[in-house]
Amino acid sequence: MSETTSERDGREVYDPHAVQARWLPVWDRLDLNRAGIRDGAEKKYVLDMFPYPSGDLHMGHAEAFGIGDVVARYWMRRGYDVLHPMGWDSFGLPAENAAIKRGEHPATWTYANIDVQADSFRRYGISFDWSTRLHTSDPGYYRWTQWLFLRFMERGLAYRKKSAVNWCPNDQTVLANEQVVGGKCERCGAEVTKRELTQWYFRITEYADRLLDDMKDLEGSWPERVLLMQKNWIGRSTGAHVDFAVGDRKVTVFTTRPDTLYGATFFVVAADAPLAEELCAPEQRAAFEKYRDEVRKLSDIDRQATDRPKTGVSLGVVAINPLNGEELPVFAADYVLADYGTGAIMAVPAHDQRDLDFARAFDLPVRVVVETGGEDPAVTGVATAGDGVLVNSGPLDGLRKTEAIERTVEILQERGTGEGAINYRLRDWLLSRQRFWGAPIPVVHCPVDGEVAVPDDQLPVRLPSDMKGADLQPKGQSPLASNDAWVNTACPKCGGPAKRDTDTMDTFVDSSWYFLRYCSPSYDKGPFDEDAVRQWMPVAQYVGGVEHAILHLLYSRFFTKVLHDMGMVDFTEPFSALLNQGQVINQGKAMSKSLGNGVDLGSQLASYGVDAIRISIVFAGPPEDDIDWADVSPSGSVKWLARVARVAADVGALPAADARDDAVDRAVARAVDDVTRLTESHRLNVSIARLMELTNALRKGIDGGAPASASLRDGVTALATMLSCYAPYTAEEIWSRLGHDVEGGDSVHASRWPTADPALLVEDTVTCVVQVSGKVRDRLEVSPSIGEDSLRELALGSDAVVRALNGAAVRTVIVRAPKLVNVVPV
RNA sequence: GGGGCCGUAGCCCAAUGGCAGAGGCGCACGGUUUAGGUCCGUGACAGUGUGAGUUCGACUCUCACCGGCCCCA
Repeated sequence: MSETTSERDGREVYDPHAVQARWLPVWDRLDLNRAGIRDGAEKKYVLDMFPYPSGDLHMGHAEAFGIGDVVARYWMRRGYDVLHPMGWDSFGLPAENAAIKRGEHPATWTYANIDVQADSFRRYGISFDWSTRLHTSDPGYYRWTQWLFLRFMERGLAYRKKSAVNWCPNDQTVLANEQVVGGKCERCGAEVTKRELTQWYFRITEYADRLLDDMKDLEGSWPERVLLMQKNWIGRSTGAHVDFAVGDRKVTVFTTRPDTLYGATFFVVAADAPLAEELCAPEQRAAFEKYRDEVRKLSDIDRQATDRPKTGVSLGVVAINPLNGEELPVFAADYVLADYGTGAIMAVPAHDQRDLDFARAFDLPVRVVVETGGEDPAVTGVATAGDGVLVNSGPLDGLRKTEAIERTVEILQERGTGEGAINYRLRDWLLSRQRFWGAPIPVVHCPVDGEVAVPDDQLPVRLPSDMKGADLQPKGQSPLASNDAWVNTACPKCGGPAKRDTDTMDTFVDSSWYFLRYCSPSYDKGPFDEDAVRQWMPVAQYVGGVEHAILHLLYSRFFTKVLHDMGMVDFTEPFSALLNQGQVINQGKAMSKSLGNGVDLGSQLASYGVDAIRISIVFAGPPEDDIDWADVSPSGSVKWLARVARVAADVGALPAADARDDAVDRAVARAVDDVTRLTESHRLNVSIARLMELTNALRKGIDGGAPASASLRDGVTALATMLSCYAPYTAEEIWSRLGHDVEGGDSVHASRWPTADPALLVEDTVTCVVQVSGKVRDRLEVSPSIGEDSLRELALGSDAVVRALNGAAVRTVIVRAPKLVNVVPV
């Protein structure tokens, strides 16, 4: 009796755990997933978004990496030299919080979790090239993160400025715009407030146009919704800058509707913008400050809620409309945001809903300047934003919207009071964090020389190893600030006493270039070996969750473009194709502790085995769709894999012979042809269905009369190789049952993808459907090569058709040889 | 409010504009069996959310509505 089966009632039973125990050590020894060892083979880089080391793997990892593994293994089987690397995004807040709780250094928790995950990935049978393993928290990695920061600084792409920033009161750190979701901290869910702070930024806005325009290269190979989300995030809008005079000051606003300038009846400044304070008349100061303090308590989400009544306060000054010299009262209000555009707007209540709401609340005039055919906004309370003909607008009267916009810009330019302009929703990337567990910003602040970059040969600026537990407690500034020994240093320029920058970088900086490091993970002359990168990059297939649609993917694209401009890489987009897998949910909802609907991966694997879980995930539906675990039946997968094992065992036991069976050969060829196409196009659920069909066909071949062993052996061989991408253990098991010496290196994971004989894909006869008026009336068995004319004759001669026509004359006959004829009576 | 995606048997899902069903779960039945379990096999169940339109022909394309999800406000 084989060690992988047990006898029960005289029948073999498939034991997934025994199969795993048998092959895992053999694979460890054979080390089959190394990249760069197939001479002359075309290269393909398959990348999974690297994980954060939070505890052990969960269902989400099982899905994402399971899908990525199918893709990687498929290309390996197809003979490509595949790079399928692995590492950890190991800086970040949870490690720090755990360290505070446990009185440890964050590295302790981090690296312990990484080891647990690494072993789980290994047992989960993912085809990683483990020699690529990297951790962004290793000094050997963050040295180069710091190095890249300094290059950005040299190019003016990293800079420091003071402004109102997003502040998470819970995590005690600033956040990038991208990390504020619906007014809340993306990580902890706390309501984000604003703080005035001096922080480091990456000048991503300088790349806004290229990030937008280069998306055309990604169309078709990235999910459309991701491209759309990035497009919306960058938010390019064209319009004009218009200069208003307020007292002796010039205040510029951005508007997408310069054509409505004559409709401006008041002027609004964001209450929390420094500009509001500067413009405020002395007699209004008390009222303004009271209002501003109220506004500062509000979150952005409250401020932008559309159903909220509009509030504001007069600043006691007027702004002069540059076009008609009209005096517009200036208000401070909270519905204008300080960091969008210039923080000030011209308000055109007739044609902008928010302005109209404000005008009605404050009893301000509403002047229609575009006749859209809609009802009077002053009466209906509904602003008319559409196209129309300009009225009440002096020289613009009679023009349509587009012409009026052009003309207004011309007039403004002639007078020197404005110009055409493009505005972006995208803000510069705020990268400083007041936290410990991240790459220190490699800058020294010197009383003499100011901001001084740490010289390359002094990198990395290492994190101190002696800080733990309470030392890391958030205090509103980086924990590093309290470590005098670390902070105090010599200025690299003058040698005098100086202090290190105590902030660390956003962990998204670490993950914006890791895919490059994978090409040469231990390279020590730069962040990556440019030759290695030239060989592997760009990534042929990237696999990961849609939650990174904006953050990580936009940042990585930005980094790649900067590196391209630095001459370090010869491409401008890092990821040629992107696959967003769905989420694993349970009972219609995301798994969560509070709902108590979590599904533990470990216990699923213990109950059903690795392969059954992998199959269940892939078979549940299209990879992009969410999987509701309540709809999944892992025991069904076990049943199928056991059936596969039995089929293979039965075929392996057949006496060697040359007998062939045409039906089996055709079924195998069809399966190979379909599964190849389906796997390649990521239709993985349908691939599994075809493999199940093939299993059924092989079963039939075994049970029906005299089994044709040659055909069946070929079928099981093809099945094993195709299955190796999906269920690596079971595939190896049946491969071995066919007599392959796996221990000696003849593993299914070194086998080549089967090819289908085209002759076997052509059927002898096909069923031709004959319709009358679109209704099926007859079926004809015809040759696949039948001509249109003879098929028409055949169909018209059919008794069933004659009966259906019932003497009616024929108007047309649609012939789609060889599968369909549609007879249309008059 | 704007933009996008999705509604197919009891359930999950298939179907280059051409026979609504590939595969699985569940169910029923038959065979195997000491067994209602395993295994082998057979079968039933929907006319594609609703209503129009285009077409010889619509699950597929267009429009509206209903329901669900996502992004931006």
